[in-house]
Amino acid sequence: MRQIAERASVSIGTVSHVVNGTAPVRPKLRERVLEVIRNLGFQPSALAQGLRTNRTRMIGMIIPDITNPFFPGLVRGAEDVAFKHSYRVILCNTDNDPAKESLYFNELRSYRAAGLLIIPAAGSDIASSLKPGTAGIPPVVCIDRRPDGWTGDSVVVANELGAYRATQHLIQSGHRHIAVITGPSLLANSVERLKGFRKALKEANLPLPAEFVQEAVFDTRSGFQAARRLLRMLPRPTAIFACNDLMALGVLHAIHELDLRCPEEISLVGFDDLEFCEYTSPALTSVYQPSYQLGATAANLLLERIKGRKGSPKRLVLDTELKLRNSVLPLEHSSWSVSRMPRTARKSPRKVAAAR
Amino acid sequence: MRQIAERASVSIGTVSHVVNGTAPVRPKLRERVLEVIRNLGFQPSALAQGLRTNRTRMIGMIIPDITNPFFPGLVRGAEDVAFKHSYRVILCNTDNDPAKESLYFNELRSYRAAGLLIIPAAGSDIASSLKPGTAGIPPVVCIDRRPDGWTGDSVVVANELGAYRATQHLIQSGHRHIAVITGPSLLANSVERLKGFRKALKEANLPLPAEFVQEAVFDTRSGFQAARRLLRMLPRPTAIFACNDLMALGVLHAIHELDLRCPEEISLVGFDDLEFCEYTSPALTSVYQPSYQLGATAANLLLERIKGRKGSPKRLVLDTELKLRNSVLPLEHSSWSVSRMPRTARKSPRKVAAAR
DNA sequence: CAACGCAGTGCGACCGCTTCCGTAAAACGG
DNA sequence: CCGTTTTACGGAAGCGGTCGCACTGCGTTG
Repeated sequence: MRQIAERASVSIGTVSHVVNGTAPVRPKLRERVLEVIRNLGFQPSALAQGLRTNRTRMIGMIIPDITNPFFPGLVRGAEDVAFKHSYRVILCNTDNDPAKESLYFNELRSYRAAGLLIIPAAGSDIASSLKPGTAGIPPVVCIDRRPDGWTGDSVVVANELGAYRATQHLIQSGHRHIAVITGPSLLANSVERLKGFRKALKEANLPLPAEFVQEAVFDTRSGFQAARRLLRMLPRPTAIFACNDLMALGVLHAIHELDLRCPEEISLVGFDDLEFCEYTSPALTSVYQPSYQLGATAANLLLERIKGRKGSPKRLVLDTELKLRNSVLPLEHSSWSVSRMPRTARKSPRKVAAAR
Repeated sequence: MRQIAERASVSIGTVSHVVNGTAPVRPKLRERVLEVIRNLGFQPSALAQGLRTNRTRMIGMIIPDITNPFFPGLVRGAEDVAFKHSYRVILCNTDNDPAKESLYFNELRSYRAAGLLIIPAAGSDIASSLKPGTAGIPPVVCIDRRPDGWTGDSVVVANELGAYRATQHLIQSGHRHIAVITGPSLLANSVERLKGFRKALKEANLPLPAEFVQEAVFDTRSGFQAARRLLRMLPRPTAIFACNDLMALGVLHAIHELDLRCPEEISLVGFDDLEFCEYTSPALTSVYQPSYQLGATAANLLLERIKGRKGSPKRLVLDTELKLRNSVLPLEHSSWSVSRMPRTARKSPRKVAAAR
């Protein structure tokens, strides 16, 4: 910058003003400075700017694992919004490890990130990190999961309602022996989905044997194992609700392995509505989560805070939507014929999927 | 920092020394300083450090789109390696837009990123940005695609060989009418795959009608459309090689839509071996790319450069592997019986998949 | 015993930029 | 034409660290 100032025979401050337009500069001078800048390929140091102004245009985003197909869309939503406001996103994977999470948290603090977007790890303790009103903590908004004791902004999904409706669909299709594969019990959204599942069963006066509730860890492998346990039970459940699609994939795998047929012998509904749901065999009925919106709204919320909004925290809840495909079989002895899907609809189910 | 120095009655420089261990400090003093730091929750400003030392621990990563399932694994590989060396990754999506790419490039330069990991956009011009030996350009390594005129470090995949082997597999299965759906023709890896495909056909003296080469843009939708065109031709190809799995998914969709059967009426092989390949119907035969390794080795290469390795650029090429599943049908009239898959193998194809 | 070396510490310049303040020149009003 | 306001610019003080250098004791050495 000094170099530029010298070559253009102006002061260093003036250069700053022409770059940022923070003060009027005579056109002639301005042009001279601009010319020199073009020649030298000057790129202002965001570090120095950040240091001086004590604010940066970086947003830290802490997520469990970008490799889990649920997250990329969410990240993208956040990044797109951030980008539009010329903020940049720095991405951190915690592997659901609270230690790694708080490490990243401090790291981002040291970069003086303008704000933080966090999908808390299972058993996260970031709520406590924020507690003592420590100075110099940037605004934070939690996404998808709300850790214990978190009182700040958050945007989540109506997990309980989504699971409730999914289970209801199973019941309305005539199923009476319905099992569930849940996620880790420390994860709020996992707990909520189970709650919704239980609620639907209870309302329909259906029993839920303890062994029909299998806990897994939200990945394909553990879903596969849980399904194996379930499918060997007698009586076997006629339907399974998997609390996310990755586990549902594992269930599908287990069904094939045991030479069962889906949906003829066992119905299945997942949660997340990942893209591959349309292409599995059979196409997977699943609860759609607006993951892109989740990220985008969270980013918007954060930007508001960054720009100085005070006031009580917002707790946004986004709605889900059950996407009907081919993995649920309406049972003939159903007493719910009213709400049963007509047979013709099952014959060209692609249209349902395509309508998404 | 000044605050700490005061409370511990030492100089500001000494605080720096105990934090970084850059000079011996008497245990008693050190402990006193550490105590104060713990109380105040001090977090050194990475900005100030970066400014003073002129180096940061950030690595910029520029990719087309995290939403494309090929990339998360790659990003993860890079991030894991970076993390181990206490570098952090800033993620940027270009949407294959060269303008956005160079915008991000400059942005990252202004953050004084220690190095850059770039998956060039189609038609990328970053090679030219690096040309004039402009000062203050951090080390860069290109991943997955090598833009025109790029002479720096890079790590890519043996696209041509992978496509060649995939096509060979189709030919050995008895197919004579094989079509291909390629990616954008400006993308190096897309071109290479087509080249491998052509090579295999030529070696087997098989004709390739011009209309059997359909260009799409590496996503499901365009793959679907290309497949539709292909499947309506007469004579219809008996096999399709899709240059990536997303497009293969589109092909599967088109096959179902036209009430054809895969693999009985039309065989299919993809490229990438994304995770969903095992779960589509039928399970998709695909060319595995070591995406995690791609990211990890690129990060290692970059770190070497950051740590000062001089010398000529490395051009690493990682190998692919054809994963056999159920989307390819051996034709009975095959004259390649030697290399044909035995029927029994087709009956329990899950084992092939499981062996992955 | 004087000279010397070295571990331990304080001091202050500086990294590149923003921004406040002061001032000279220009514009303005009477 | 002169005083006053406005405008455009230069000067310089930091932002929060790092690091070279100077200084101070104290143990070693000739």
